[in-house]
This record gives sequence, C-alpha cells and structure tokens, in this order.
Amino acid sequence: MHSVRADDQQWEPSVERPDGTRRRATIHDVAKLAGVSRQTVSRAVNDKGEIDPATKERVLEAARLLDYRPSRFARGMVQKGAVTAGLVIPDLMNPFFPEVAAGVLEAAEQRGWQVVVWDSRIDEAREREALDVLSHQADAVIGYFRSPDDVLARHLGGVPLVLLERGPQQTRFAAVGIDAAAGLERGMAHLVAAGHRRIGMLDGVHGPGPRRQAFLEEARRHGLPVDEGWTELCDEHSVAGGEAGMERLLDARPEITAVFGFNDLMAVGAMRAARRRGRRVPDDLAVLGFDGLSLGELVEPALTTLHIDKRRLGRLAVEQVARLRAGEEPMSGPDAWIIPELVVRASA
Amino acid sequence: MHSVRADDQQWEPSVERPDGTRRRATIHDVAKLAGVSRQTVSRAVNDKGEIDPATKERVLEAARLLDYRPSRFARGMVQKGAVTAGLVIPDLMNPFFPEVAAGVLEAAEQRGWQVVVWDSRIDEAREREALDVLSHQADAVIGYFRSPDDVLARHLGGVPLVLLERGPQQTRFAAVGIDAAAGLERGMAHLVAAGHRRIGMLDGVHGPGPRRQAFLEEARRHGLPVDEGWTELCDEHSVAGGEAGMERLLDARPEITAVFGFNDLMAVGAMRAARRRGRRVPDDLAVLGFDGLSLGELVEPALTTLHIDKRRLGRLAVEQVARLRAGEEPMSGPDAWIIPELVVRASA
DNA sequence: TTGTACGCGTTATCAA
DNA sequence: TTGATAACGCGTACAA
Repeated sequence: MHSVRADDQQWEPSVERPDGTRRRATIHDVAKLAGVSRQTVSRAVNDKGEIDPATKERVLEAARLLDYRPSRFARGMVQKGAVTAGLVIPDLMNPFFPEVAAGVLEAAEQRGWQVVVWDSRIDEAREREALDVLSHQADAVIGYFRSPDDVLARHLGGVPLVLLERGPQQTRFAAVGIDAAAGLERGMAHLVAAGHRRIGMLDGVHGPGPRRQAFLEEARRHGLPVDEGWTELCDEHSVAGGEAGMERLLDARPEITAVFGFNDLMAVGAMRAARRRGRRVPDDLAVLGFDGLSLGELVEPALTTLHIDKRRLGRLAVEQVARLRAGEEPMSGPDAWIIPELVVRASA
Repeated sequence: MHSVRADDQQWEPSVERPDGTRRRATIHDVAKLAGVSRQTVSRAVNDKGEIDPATKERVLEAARLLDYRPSRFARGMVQKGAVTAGLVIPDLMNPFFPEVAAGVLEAAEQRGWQVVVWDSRIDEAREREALDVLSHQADAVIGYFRSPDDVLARHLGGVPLVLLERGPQQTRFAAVGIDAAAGLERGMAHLVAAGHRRIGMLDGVHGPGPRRQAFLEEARRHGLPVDEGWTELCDEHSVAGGEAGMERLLDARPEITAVFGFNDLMAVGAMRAARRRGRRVPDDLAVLGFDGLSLGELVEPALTTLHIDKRRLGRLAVEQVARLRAGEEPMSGPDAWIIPELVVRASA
C-alpha cells in the first residue's frame, strides 16, 4: 500500500519537469502518487461508483496534495455538449444593457450554457477584438455591433451570430430587435392627442436610424411641421449627452413643446436641461423617453416612456442562437421584434 | 488537382458518420475534402505562412463548405495560456453590480482573460450551482457569495476564489472589500456636524453586517441615543425595499431626523417614503446613501452618499486572482479595502 | 511547400 | 474493484 506524500522535503502544488520548470499536476501525476491508474483517479475525482472507498480517499488526498484539477480542455474534448455563448454589450453603465444581459444569462442558464461577456465600450475596434476572441472561444455570439456585416463575417470565422437591435434590411445575420416604428407610432399619437405639434427629437450618437426614421414618418403622417431640422444628434447615450443635446435643440428650435428622447437616459437629460432653462415639464415642454428604465420612475417629474421588455429581448436572442445551432430557420418578423409599450407618467 | 465539393447532390455543414448520424467537421474532414494533409489545413486556417496561395484558397473553401471550426478544446489542449475567470453577481438589476462587473471585465480584458458571468439572483442554491459549473469551466472565480466558507470550498474543487466584500475575519479566502467603518465614520461625522443626534439606519436583507456594526459603533462614539432599535431590516436591496423599511422605521422611531441607507437604492426609497409622509428632505429628515450610484444625482433632492469606486473594486478582484495564480500572497488590509468618499449633495 | 508522427489530459470501453 | 487501451481534435517538430 502506498502512502500519500508528494515529496520528502516539501510538497508543491505542481510537478517538476525534467528541465526543472514546474507545470500543473495532471491526472497522471495523481495516479502515480496514489499508486493507482489514471482511470481510478478519474473515478475518484468524478465521484463515480465502482471504487473502493479507501482507494478513493487515498486518491483524493493525493489530488489535494498536488492541487490537481482536471483540465477543462481535455475534458471538453471527450465530453461533448458544453456550450459557451459570447455576449457583447456596448456599455455596462447604461442600465438598459445589464437588463438585456440578465435575460441572456437567465435563458442561457436554463439551457445549461455559459456566457462570456465583453464590454465593447462603444468602440468598433474593441468590437472586432471581442469577435476575434469569441470566434475562437465561443460556440455562438450575441451582441450589439456597429460594424457592417462583412466586417463581422470576417472576424467571426463562421461562428453563429445573433445581432441585437438590427433590422432585417440592415443585416443578413439572425437578429432580434425593437419595433421602433410601432413604438414611435404610440408615442407620437400620445403627444398629438395632447395637442402637441411642434415636436423635436434627440437622436442617438449613430445618427439616422430606425428611431429617427420612424419619428419623421409619424410626424409626416400627422401632418406636423417637423423635419430633420427638428432632430438633434447627441454625442453620448447618457444623461449628459441628452442635456447637451437639449441645449442645442432649444437654441435651434425654441418653439418646440415636446421632445422625444432616443432613450430614457437622454430624456432625463433633456428634462434637466429644459428645467434649467426655466421650462416646466410637462407644462411648457413634454418629454418622452424610450426604454422604460426603472430610473424613470424616480426622477421628477416621472418619465413617460416607451417601455421595452429588455429581459425578453435577451431571452429571445438566446432562442435565436438555439435555432441557429439546431439548423433551424431563425425567427423573423413579429416573433423577433419587441413592441414598446407606452407608459404614461408625469413628463408627457 | 482536387475540386472542392462536399457532395454531388447536396452539401451539408457537417459530416456523416458510418452509422448515419452527423457530426461537426474536423480538421481531418477538411483535409480530405481539399485533398491535403491536416497540417496544411491548420496552416491555412491559422493564417500561417509557408503555404501556396492556391492551396490555401482551396482549403479555406473546403472549410467553408463543411462549416469547419477548430475545436476550442483541442486547441486549448495544445496551446496553453487561455485564462477564463468566473464572475458571480447577486443582482444585475442593481446598478451597483454592473459597475463592479465593468471593472472586472476591463481588467480581465487587459490581461487577455475571458470572463464567464453568472447572476445568482441572491439565491444560495444558485450560488452553489454557479460554483459547480465554474469550478469545472473556469480557472478562477470572483464573486459575491452568501454561503459560508466550507460550503464554498466544497463546491469549488480547488479553484482559486476571490470574494467580494467579505472581511478577513469573515473568510479565509482571498477578498477585496469596502471599508464600511471608514465610510460610516465619515458619514456620521457629517450628520453629527449638522446637528443630528436621532439617527436611524435601514439595514440590508442579510441582517447584522459590517455596515450596521460600524453604524452602531459610530453612534456610540458620538454618544448618540441610538441602538439596535434604531435600525430596520429591509427585505430587498431596492427602492421598494427602502420605502417599505422606511415606513416601518418611521413608525418605530418617528423622532429620527436623519437616516442611513444600506445602499443608494434603499436611500432613495427612504426619501420617497419620507416625503410621502409629509417630511421634507433634508429639512425634516436627512438621508444618506451608500454606493455612489449616478442615479443619486438625478433624484430630488440629489442624494448625499458614501461613494465607492466600484470599477476599482472589480479591478482589484482581478488583481487578487492574478496573485493567487502566480502563487503570491493576495493583498490584504488597506490595499484590498476601498474607502468610501463622502459626496455631499442636497439630501443630507 | 507539404506530409508524418507524436503529445496534449481526459473519459469510455472492455477485459482482468 | 481495477487497469490497459483507444479515442477525442489540434498544433508542431521534424522529415521529405
């Protein structure tokens, strides 16, 4: 019977190579130390049956001594089924995205998948970097990307991709998104019903997109005296970005009585800027957000907004991945498009 | 010269086994289809030199046809160095944690590590589940855990762990945390200097912890007429939790003139509850938060709070992991403890 | 430029 | 209950 001891002088949580350098202990080292075969070590470590309790104890002791941990790679080689998804988020500081991420994580957990998260910090170079890594280390990627399809494809190396918030006409990849047109329709109807006609919009940093397009479309439909000149590009999707944009918009279009925010953060910024200028919200200026962050309930006046089910967006993305992996057709149309719900509070 | 075509009738992004089932294409299949050796495929796919451009093209075409992607496991076996850390977060909906996560992600990215994220949703069972998975799939784990050390150890299988916000006397694992005592000292000094003596506290769901302890300690130091009876346990670390707790606290201790929130969310809830009861903030009741969420700048009155550098907390945790992996002693004491900064705004 | 042979660490199969 | 052997898919010397 072997006694379990790694060394006479000292034991190390690693094993010495012939050349003197140290490497992590492998199952083989444990087997040698415990005086059993690799197979027996495997049985002990993985809690299989068919092993003598005493043997098992001896093996585990040896493993502990050597600080042995099975290589996840070697394991993965032989046991199929581990799925890792990559998730690329543009800005963890914007409360919108953690909620989407929560939906992804939740759905992934239910399927037994893991999720590797990357924060691209709204930087296309970092987007590509994320893809370079994830295309090697993940079985599929979900995320927000600004890069065009061909760039994505080039850095993707064939890994399935599900884009967040990209319309079908904007990408050939699978996607889940938000029905901006349906949202703006509801929002605009609300403002027009309240008598507003001179309505502005604070647009996101990326310029003309579905939200602005839908905004202009609705303005036209309602016959409002509103065109591109009533939209103001902001340089950050943040409260500060909204404040600065609102200042400019009020300079350019002082006659507005209502304003759409690209998102809730910017809408809150708009409220603050407007009030600083002495405009009461909603009496002098109605403000409408887009997102439905819980933050909107805490500001004063509380923010009227187009609420999006962000967790569902994340869950849907995971479902798209599952379809892709199964070789099925991804969802498209209404199934993959979340319709914002108008939540009326005090600001509009 | 071989022509590249997977099949005469149809091609499939997979390969048929002798038994008729399908499996993913391997490097071997690509080699066969392209009429080269596996080695050549490897060269083509990994963009090494020393390969005829025409050959490379043929190989890549074959790879495309078979939807070939290198197995990350087989790759990992032969190329060491890929590090994956696990991150366990209790609640992605609380803006505090995404910011910590951003710090972790940032530091991990700099080191070329990946991060697998889990949302334990404040559930000890899910904590253990996370550990069971991550102990297999990650090289180290960072996270918030409520489970006691021995439970953690049992589910950890020897994987290095860095605990977030656990004091040295509370765990034998490496940790990084927040110096609650230093924070409360500053906060209490501020309130006392403003003349407050009847000060209450809304405590977190987990009951007596460093923050409450420091609160009582400071109250004693300042000779305030305050004891355990002036603290109120809340059942959620949220605005709603703070509101409900504040209602109870005002019932139990209507004489209070100031209140500490366990975190900013709860402090905001406290403000709302107080104002609903007709108390003006800060005139009738001063409210002090703990976290420094940007949210606090948006509410009215803006929240005075003990600001924590949450990103730094995350970065520090990664640094601890690096030390653990290098076999070094993890940081302890002041190096691993973040001191909250008092940010005075309108609420106190 | 291309191919052969081997090792990486683990689990599964089957025989002892 | 235990052990020998064969995969698993890839990269990399080294040989051709």
